[in-house]
Amino acid sequence: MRFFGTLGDLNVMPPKSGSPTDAAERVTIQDVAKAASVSVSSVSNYINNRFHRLGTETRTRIATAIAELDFRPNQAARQLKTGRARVIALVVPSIVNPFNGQMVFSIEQAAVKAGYRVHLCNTMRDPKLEKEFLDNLAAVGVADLITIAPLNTRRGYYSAWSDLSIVAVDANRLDLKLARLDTVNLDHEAAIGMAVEHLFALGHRRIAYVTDPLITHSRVMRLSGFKKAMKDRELDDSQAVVLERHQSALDIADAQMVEVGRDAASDVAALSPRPTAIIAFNDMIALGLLATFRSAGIAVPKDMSIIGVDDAWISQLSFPALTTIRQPIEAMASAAVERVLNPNAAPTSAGSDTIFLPELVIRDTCAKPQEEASTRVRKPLE
Amino acid sequence: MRFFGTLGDLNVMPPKSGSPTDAAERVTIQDVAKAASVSVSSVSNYINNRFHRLGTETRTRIATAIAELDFRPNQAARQLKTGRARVIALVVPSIVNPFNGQMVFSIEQAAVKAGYRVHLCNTMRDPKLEKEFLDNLAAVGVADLITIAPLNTRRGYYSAWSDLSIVAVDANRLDLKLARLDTVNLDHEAAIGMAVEHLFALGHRRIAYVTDPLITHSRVMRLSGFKKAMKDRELDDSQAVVLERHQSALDIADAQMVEVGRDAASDVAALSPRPTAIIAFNDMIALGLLATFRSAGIAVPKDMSIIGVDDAWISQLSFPALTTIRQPIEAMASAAVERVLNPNAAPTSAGSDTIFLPELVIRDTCAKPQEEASTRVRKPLE
DNA sequence: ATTTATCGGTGTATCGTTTTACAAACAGAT
DNA sequence: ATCTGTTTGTAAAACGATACACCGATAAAT
Repeated sequence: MRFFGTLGDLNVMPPKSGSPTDAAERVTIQDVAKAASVSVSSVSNYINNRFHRLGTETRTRIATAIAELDFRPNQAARQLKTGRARVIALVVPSIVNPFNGQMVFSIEQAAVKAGYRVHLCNTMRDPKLEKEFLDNLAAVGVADLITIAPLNTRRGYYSAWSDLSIVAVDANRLDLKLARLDTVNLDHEAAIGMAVEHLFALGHRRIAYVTDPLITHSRVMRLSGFKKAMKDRELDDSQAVVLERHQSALDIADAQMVEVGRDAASDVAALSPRPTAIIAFNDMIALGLLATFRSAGIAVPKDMSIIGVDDAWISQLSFPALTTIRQPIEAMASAAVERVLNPNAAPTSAGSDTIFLPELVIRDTCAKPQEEASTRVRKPLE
Repeated sequence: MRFFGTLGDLNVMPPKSGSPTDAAERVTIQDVAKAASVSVSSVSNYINNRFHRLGTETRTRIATAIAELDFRPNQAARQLKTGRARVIALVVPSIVNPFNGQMVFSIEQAAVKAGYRVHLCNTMRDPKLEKEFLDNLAAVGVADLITIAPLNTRRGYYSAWSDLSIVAVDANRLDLKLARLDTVNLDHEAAIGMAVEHLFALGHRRIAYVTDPLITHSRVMRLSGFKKAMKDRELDDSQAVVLERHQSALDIADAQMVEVGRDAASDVAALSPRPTAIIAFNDMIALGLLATFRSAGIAVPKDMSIIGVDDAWISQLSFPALTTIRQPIEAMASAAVERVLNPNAAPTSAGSDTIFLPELVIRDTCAKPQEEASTRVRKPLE
């Protein structure tokens, strides 16, 4: 199995004697005050941007002293005193899911821009892991939480941490039953509406929809978006397949996607009449379906059109490249950070909902449906 | 300017009126001491596991008091006092790269098991971002750093933070020129050796190798592994293609992979004689090549075999599913955490190297080469 | 001429722990 | 009885910043 290549000599060194040039001699606010011949209070005011309390003279003196000594305020001390840490806690089922990965990445970038750091927790939707993490937050002085795709069944769950400023991405404010909550969402119904419209315009009339179990806001809304969009066009909306298998596997890493794709494909194949196109809840499922159809000899998009949602970056990598509905991830990430850091800016005390519009990205997995014998009367394309 | 981002002082809001049901009334070590009728020192000894200084009587009293009050020691305070935070800093080019994503995920899991939290920094290989992050570490009391795939050109770079305990994943200890460093690596040469052997056993003799620019330990070693393995079999090792384009794009997210794949494919097509198989530096490149070949009408594996390295989870998702060489990510992650937390355990004062063996994962992108007119004398398969 | 406000600035208690120095209690050894 | 050592415990001084209370000037208002 494995081995430790140790570079030979195994001299067991004594545990690091005294301290040669040891401590980097942390420079404190006191040192700065001394160097600038001002009080520590003034230095404190300076590093907290309370410039209106400083004369220009002292201000520059402090500035140069800080620069010369390369002073950095000790965050632990500030935090102990103020009770707040410049840290955003980030709770996510798993960053291995590429959409979550991109979202976490963008949130981290936005947080850094705001002078914050990010504490990451992959919960795998395990309540114990999540609870432990959240419980620790107060102990380390973190007051800001962003949670991605929380279970919509956890009503009131987060109330236990009521002193947190919480933003939920992909969640319904009412589901979580919090006194105060800000949410950031895609307009999920519109997203699926765009997918339906795209397929409809191509001539498809029998359209299936494949989704993971409805444990998440987006999953619920996209399904309802599908039904609405189909009804609007007087099409049969009954071909919606909810995958009940592989729940946990899906949630964790979307890594079992081959099996999921296989299941989904067989479920779709069982539909009658057979659909000419499939809308997948997200790109991962779409990719799973795509791989499975292709290995079963069903040509995409000739025999079957497929469209996903997310525009995760891997979608470009499939062959044929996946047509999909894009979420504006960076914008959503910035909004989440902005919201969690400025809760006061919300219009009502119950919080706010920020909704983003999706965008159709046409690649190569959707085409006109095959001509085929059909008893149906084709409606003319609009 | 730098470390104190102020987030635009828009929230001039009055400092939160009184305190209605406000503070959750943090319970402190003093409260516990009072409740247990002991001194705070004893409580401190208790929560730091110094049981030899406690009588059994006091010990249980403290235990029940802690449990009843639900006491959690304030981390900011301990950190201020001790100078250490139970946090591991994690520096990674970008978690959007799926291999990095899985590695970060596994490291976070291992860190939590060890009672540590993880501070994430996506550097995008931007020295400014990375420096800022590392500079802040001391300010927040973080002493443990894991860095993934640092540039091998940054000799001595990390010396500026000599008080950190550093572990580098995918790095050469000598490259970094640190007085002390622990590394965790795959046996990269062996990995490519396995790939060559697999293709060789299938009958391939003209094998190309495609890699990103050689700015990383793994990239250097895999290329050298390719040359060695080819020479060992008396094969032509000159068909190694180093992609010099798209450096930054690659490094950040591997998202421009389609273009990279296109470039790589045309470079490979220009090779003469044309190879019958390609080894890719990693799965991302392999997937890019695969998609490009397929859309160009070149059948994989019939006309061209492809093999990658990593076994990133998406590799199962391609069609045909990608044959690859697996890195034991979880084991490597655990080793990195273990090493960074126990630096003393290293055999020498210069640090240690932990090397893991890869594993061949056979899927569907490699086959016997096509029969074709050839002036070469075929060596018989062994 | 007196009051009042604003500006620019300082001293110091305080946040919740850890840690050092020290003390009481009791054991056994002389 | 005294000496020594161990066990179990305590009191109090840090750690490095923040924020409150205060203070002397100068300016504005009455």
